[in-house]
Amino acid sequence: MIADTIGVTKAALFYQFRTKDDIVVAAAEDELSRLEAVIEGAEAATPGRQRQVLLKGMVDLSVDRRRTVSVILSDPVVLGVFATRERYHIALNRLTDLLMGAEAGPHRHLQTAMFMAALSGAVMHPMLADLDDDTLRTELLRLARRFH
Amino acid sequence: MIADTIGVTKAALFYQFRTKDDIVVAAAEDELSRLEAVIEGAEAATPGRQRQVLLKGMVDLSVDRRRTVSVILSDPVVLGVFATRERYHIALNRLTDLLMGAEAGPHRHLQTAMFMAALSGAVMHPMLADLDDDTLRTELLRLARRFH
Amino acid sequence: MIADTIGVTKAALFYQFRTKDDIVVAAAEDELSRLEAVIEGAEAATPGRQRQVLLKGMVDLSVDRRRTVSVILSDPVVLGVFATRERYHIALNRLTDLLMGAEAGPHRHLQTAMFMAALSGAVMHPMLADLDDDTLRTELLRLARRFH
Amino acid sequence: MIADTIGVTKAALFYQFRTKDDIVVAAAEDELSRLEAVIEGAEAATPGRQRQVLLKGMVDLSVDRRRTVSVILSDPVVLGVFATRERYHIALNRLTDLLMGAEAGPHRHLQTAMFMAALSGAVMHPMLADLDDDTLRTELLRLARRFH
DNA sequence: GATGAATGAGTGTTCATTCAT
DNA sequence: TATGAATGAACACTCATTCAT
Repeated sequence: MIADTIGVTKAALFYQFRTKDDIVVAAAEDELSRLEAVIEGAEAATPGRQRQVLLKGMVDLSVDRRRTVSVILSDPVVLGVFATRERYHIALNRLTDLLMGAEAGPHRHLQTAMFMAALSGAVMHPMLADLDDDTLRTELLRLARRFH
Repeated sequence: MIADTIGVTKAALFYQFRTKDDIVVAAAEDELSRLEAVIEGAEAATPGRQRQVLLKGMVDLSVDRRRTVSVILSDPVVLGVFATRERYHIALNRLTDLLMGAEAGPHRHLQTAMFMAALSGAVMHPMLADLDDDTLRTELLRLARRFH
Repeated sequence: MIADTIGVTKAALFYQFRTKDDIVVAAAEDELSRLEAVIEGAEAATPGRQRQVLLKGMVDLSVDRRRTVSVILSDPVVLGVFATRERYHIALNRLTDLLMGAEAGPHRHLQTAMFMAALSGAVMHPMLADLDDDTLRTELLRLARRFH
Repeated sequence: MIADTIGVTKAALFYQFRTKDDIVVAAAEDELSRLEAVIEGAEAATPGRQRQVLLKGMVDLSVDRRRTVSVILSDPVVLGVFATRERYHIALNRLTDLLMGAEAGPHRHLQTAMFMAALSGAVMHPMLADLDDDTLRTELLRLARRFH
């Protein structure tokens, strides 16, 4: 499917990637880069606006990359691979710092994990599939503000 | 895989279930019943305590049935099947009533969907896999209270 | 399929028939009885009309029982079973006598076999599937007269 | 069964053929080519000899390819597939032209269908299975001449 | 760097048959 | 006489992977 879609042979993919999981991880890392860009943007803002910028950036990202994000974030392979990669941990830490600030408790990642799960869960929910992008954006933002 | 795991032949499964989707749906409906029991319990409480009882019940359910719930709620087939079943819609409505009350806006299900996604996302997150059940319960409850 | 169609359980069929082939053979023998009735009718006619009566009877039978006959006559199991049954040989002999008369050569059954194959082949041919019964009857009769 | 018989893996077959029907059709088309060769040979003959050449060619083909032909011509899948292919219709038309000439009536294909059914029915008949090829050839030719 | 061919191990499903009740 | 449950063996088909060229 993947090979056909991008118009190369299966064997060519295996020459470049060794394993199918490698392909999936590469795709996931591509999305991770987008997330890192959002984080960077938020960190660059004035302290008072950082959280706001982050939330808006993540909501936009979730909606824009709807299909991809929800697939990746619900794929046990991806999640498992990420759990062992430093790059992901660093991003998660920066994310938590921006979201919760210094006062974050002992299980600070729990809240970040829930936030991301809530975002991806909302955009992939079948009952919400017919919602137009703008409404989704507004509603998500409204809810996102509850996380802190 | 399923047949081997529970130690029967493939053919025996197909005698009992006609289709693989039927098996998945049966498992999912079993969990749905548990959820309905939680909802019932909450509805039976005094108006002032309903929300509290519901949240505690759902957090407990999510943690107790961790593995199953996260699989079911992240499986596109299950989600798709449920999207067309009345029983699921009814449960979702009762859930939303309890969670948001009468004042829920036009996209009332969005918030319920996000809540459930957040719950299941948290319990299935690999970085939270080593958290003990009690801590998970407390933290989830703390966060769940933010949804309204 | 068979059990469902006639509204009994599979196990009930196997109590009555020991084997699936037995069911098929029973169905085939039912059609054989119809053929024997046609043969009897022809034998009862005056010598001059016997052939004519037989041809008409067989054409009618082939068209009336279109679906069944073509299935049976193209099923290797049925054909194989019949090849070893006396009842079938007797019917075939009477058929050949009526069709070819005494002058039939050493391979007298060849012509009968071809005749029956021609009949069933015509009614089961997909390109002839939309032909109305009456036209089929007339055309078949016209051609059947060539066999002698 | 097919894969085992020709000594390759099932997967290898599916690499080459996409679908089982494709395999069957390929085999059938191989036989169709043989038939087209016979038709060509007949069309190349002098007008007076065309019919004769065709009959002899078809009888020889039926006897030589006995097993294959009878399987193909009695398989509903093959027949159904052929009914929708132009190549088959063209062959059938040329065949009818040669067999019946210009005077063929409105249901010209009926006679061709019967002719082919008679041929294949005769060679696949179990009671004729022990007939030696030469006798079969002679007898078939004698009978084939009746079709016109 | 890429490809055609192949493969082992699966998947979902059907089918003829058996057997305890 | 009938049934519910089960089963071995097959079937059509997919998928991740390998390998010689």
